[in-house]
Order: sequence, then structure tokens, then C-alpha cells
Amino acid sequence: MARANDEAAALVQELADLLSITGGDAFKIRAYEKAARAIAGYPDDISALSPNDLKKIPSIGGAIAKKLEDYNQTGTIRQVEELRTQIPAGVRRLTTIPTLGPKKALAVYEELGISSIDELAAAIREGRLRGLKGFGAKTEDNILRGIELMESTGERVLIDAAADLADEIVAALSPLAERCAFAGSLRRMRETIGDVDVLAASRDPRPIMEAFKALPYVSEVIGGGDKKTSVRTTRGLQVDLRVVPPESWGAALQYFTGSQAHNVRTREIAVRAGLKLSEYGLFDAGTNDLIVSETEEQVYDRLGLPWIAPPLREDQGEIEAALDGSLPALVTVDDLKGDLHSHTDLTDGTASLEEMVRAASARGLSYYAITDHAPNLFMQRMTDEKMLAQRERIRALQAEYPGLTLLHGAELNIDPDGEVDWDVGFLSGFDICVASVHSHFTQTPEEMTRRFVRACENPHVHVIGHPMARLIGRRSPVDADWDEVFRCAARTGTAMEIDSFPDRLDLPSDLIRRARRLGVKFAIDTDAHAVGHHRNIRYGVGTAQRGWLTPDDVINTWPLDRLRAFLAKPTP
DNA sequence: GCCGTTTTCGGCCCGACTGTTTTCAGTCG
Repeated sequence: MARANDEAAALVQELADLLSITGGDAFKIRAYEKAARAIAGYPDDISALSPNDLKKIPSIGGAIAKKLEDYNQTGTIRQVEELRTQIPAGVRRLTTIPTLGPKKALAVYEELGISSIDELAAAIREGRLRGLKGFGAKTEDNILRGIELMESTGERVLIDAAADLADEIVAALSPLAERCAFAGSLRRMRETIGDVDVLAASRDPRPIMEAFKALPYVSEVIGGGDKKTSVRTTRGLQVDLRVVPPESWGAALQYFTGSQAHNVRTREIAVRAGLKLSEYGLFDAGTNDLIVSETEEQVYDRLGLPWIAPPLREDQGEIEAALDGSLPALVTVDDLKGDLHSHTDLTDGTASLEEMVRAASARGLSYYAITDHAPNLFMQRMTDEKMLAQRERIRALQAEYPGLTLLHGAELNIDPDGEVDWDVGFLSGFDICVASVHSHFTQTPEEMTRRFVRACENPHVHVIGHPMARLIGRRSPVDADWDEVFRCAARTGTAMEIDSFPDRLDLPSDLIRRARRLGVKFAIDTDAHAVGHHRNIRYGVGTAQRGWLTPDDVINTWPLDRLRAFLAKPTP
């Protein structure tokens, strides 16, 4: 995604947030929020658009187009700057605490002058919120729990923020280096990233280091020499750049990709073979002669191992599997033939049916499911009539896409008892149904387990969407006896979703491995709400790889006829 | 502020849940 779109979207979203704190018109605020999503999800660079073209973007009218024009010319939006002088940034940060919205944030700011999360936590502990209208013991409790949840992710960022930054840095430095790539936890596709590691190969590090320090989004140079420079970006993320001689590339990439536990294991193997492995290469321990270092493949090969894909490098059994030749042939983005979960502007998506289908076609998919929300998620205002009308539009649109089979589906809501929207008659009209938990997140594990089991036993539920319903850093996963749920999913032929949204990545990789061992099949979906969300598929696939999945484990790598047979579900 | 097979004004994302109240405000999806 173009950086301008993200920055402009963030400014418009900030405008919405600030207005909600100052008590602006609710409809206006929603209009800004919708516009922010539209900008972020817009496929082309908005900084290249004229005011007239800006207005053609859905949800962007004259007023917001003018603000975007302001952004294109000045790099900011005047009204945002003005509101910032009234509401400190810390107050807006307060609204990111779960259960604390704009009204309560304004109250603690105006009554007690609190404008940071730390101050708020201290004030609660000192009992200074007592007596404040609308704040009771439970509220205090919830705020403290929310702060704790946020702090548990620490300074780490979601994978898409790190990946976008790393891609940009690699693109900027590549012309100056013989090779350039990101390594570290990002290359291993961990779900959150603490700092970004970039590796470059060159005989002349200095120009690369200088270019790196001069990047526009670098706010602070933390330190640096000839081999390594560390900076902090304007968004607070630390980036380490290491430059190595070209002949050390493979060993360096292996070393800086980690994980540390994986590296300990590979170095042990080297030692036992009379070798020494470092970031500079694989050496003879006796003579110190360099043996190999140019590619990762050479390094692993000389250690008697096949190349191990980075997402597996966690010392979670990959060394043993490599030694006995049982490493999985991991699923890749190219293996995917379809996407089974997507939304349009009929519910909370920002793109039309036609735009979403065009994007799916551009991905080279051979089947694509439209799965808008079902009526029990009341805010979406879904009706039988709307769903049936959408089906007609899909059937008509199909004629334009001979190579792409369009499936009509829905994302059903699993209610507290495990029931879903609509009766059997209506459900049987869909090609595919995803079913997800969207409410009652705090049931007991027993209730939650029963709920999922009942959903899996429903012959019209094919995929359990984002099963843990977590939002990384914002909402804890729901609690269930997952082994029990997975056994039921395997028995009933219900797939578990791997939702590719960077703040979901759900199922997470550890549970994917558990589920796979119990015979579960998976669907790697984008859950796209905008054209641009299709790009998130790389994170879902990365998570699947961390879960050791092969194409055979993933139903949307299968040819359509095999998928359809799966969707028929076995009769109990 | 956006939008239009209800077309330049009037509707739009409303109902459930929680925690605070004692009839409802705030938050969330």
C-alpha cells in the first residue's frame, strides 16, 4: 500500500477520534471513519489524484476531498492540527484502552487533567477516580485490565506495520547493495514484531548506512558504526541495519533470521561436526578455514540438513524433522486457488461486489466466496431480501469471469448456544457458510466449547471463522477446550479458519499445529473488507507455515470439485 | 460529512451489554 494512503487515512481517522472526544456529530464522525477506511483500502496512491478524482472514491465527498488535497500539498490536515492543540495526544491514546471510550477519556482529562495511560493507572491506584460520575469499582477494574492487556504486547507492532516498513527500506537500499533483505522475527512471520532487522551485502557499507540514516521516516539514530546502524522511526519502531561482505550473505542471513533457539541448535550441530558457525560463515574449527557462507542452502547442506523455511525456525521440532527428512512441504501463497471469506459494501466492506470480484480475479484465484454478514449481527442490517438480491447479482456477474467461480456465502453468527442465523431452508441456498463468534466472548470454557461443538455439528457450517475471536493487543482470545473443539471439527468435516488480518491471525500457529495433529483441515482466508485487504494473505500463509501446514491441509488449495465434496460434509 | 431506483434533504449503524444508575450513559460490534 502506498504510504500516502496510510498517512492520510490515519489523519482522517484521527480527525474522527478527536471529534468524538470533543463531542462532534456522530454521523459526521462515522463519515470520517468510513472515509479513513476507504482511503486505506484504496488501491492507488491518492497523492497522485486530482481533487476531482479524489471525490470519485466512494465515501469521499467534497469536504474530505478538500482535506486530502490539503494533505497532498502540506503533508497534514489543518483541522487535525487545530484539534491537536485542544486535545493532547495522550487523551486520544486513552481511548485505545478497551472499555474506555471518548466520553470517559474526556472526563478524566477535564476533571483530573489526566492525559496519559500511566497517569490514569496511577490515578486509579490512588483512588482518585472515586466519586467521578460514571466511574465505579468495576470500571476501574476494567480499565486496569485493559491497560494490562495493552502492555502485554509491549512495544511490539503488528506484522503488517513492520512488513510495510521493511519492504520500503529494502526497496530504498537495494540499489546501493549487492543484496538486501529483511531477517529476524519478521522473516519468520511472527505475529508481532519488536524490531525490524534489515541485512545488506556490500564491500562498501558507508553509503548504505548514510542512506539508511537519511530515510524520511527516521526520527532518531540510536547508534551506528560500519557494520551496524540502529534507528528509531517516526512511529517508534526500532530498525537495525547490518551490512556484511557479499561472501558472508548466507551465513549472515541465517544468523540474523534466528530464532536464537534455532541458532543454538544449528551451532551445536556444527560443533559436533568439528565446525564453527557464525554470522561470517561456516568454518573448520581446527584450521579456521572458511568452508561455506554464500547462501543459506549451502550452510544448512554442509551441516547435513535440508534448507529450513524461516517460519519453522523456532526449535519446535524442525531440526529433528530436518534430520529425519520429514520437514513439511509448506503451503505457499501460490498454492491458494481460492478465498472463502470476504465482505462487500452490502455489509461492512468498503468496496462493491464488482470491485472485490475484480480484485480476486487479479489475484489469479479460480474460486472466490462472497460472505457478507448475517442478520443476527444487527448493526449490519442484513435481510433475506438483500442476501437473495446479492445472489442474483453474483450469478449475473459470473458470466464476466469464466476463469473464476463465484461462490455465494455468508458469515453467520454463532450465538451463545451454538445456533446460527436463518433456518435450514435458507441456509441450504448458500454455496458456503463461515460461522464466527461475534458476541458473548466471556462465556465459561465449558459453555464456549459446547457452543463451537454445536456449530461444527451444523451441516450448513463449513468453516469456523477467526475461531479465537481475539484482536491482538486489544481483545483476549475466547476460552474453550480447543482439543475438544478440534476433534469435533475433524469428525464433522468443519474447517478451521486462518484469518489473515494482521490483528487477528486466528487461528494462531501453536493451535494450528494442535488442530492439525487432530486431523483438522484449514481455510486460509483474507476476511477482506476492502480491495487492499487481499494483500494480507501473505500473513495468513505465514501463520499457516508457522503451523507446519502443507497444501493438502488447506481446503482452499484444493481444486473446486474436491472443495465441493468437502463442503457437502459427511452425514453423521 | 456522504449519499441518491426514497436524488439536493433527510436519513445514515442500531441493539446488546455493562455498569452505573434508579431510568440511562457509555462502549462495542
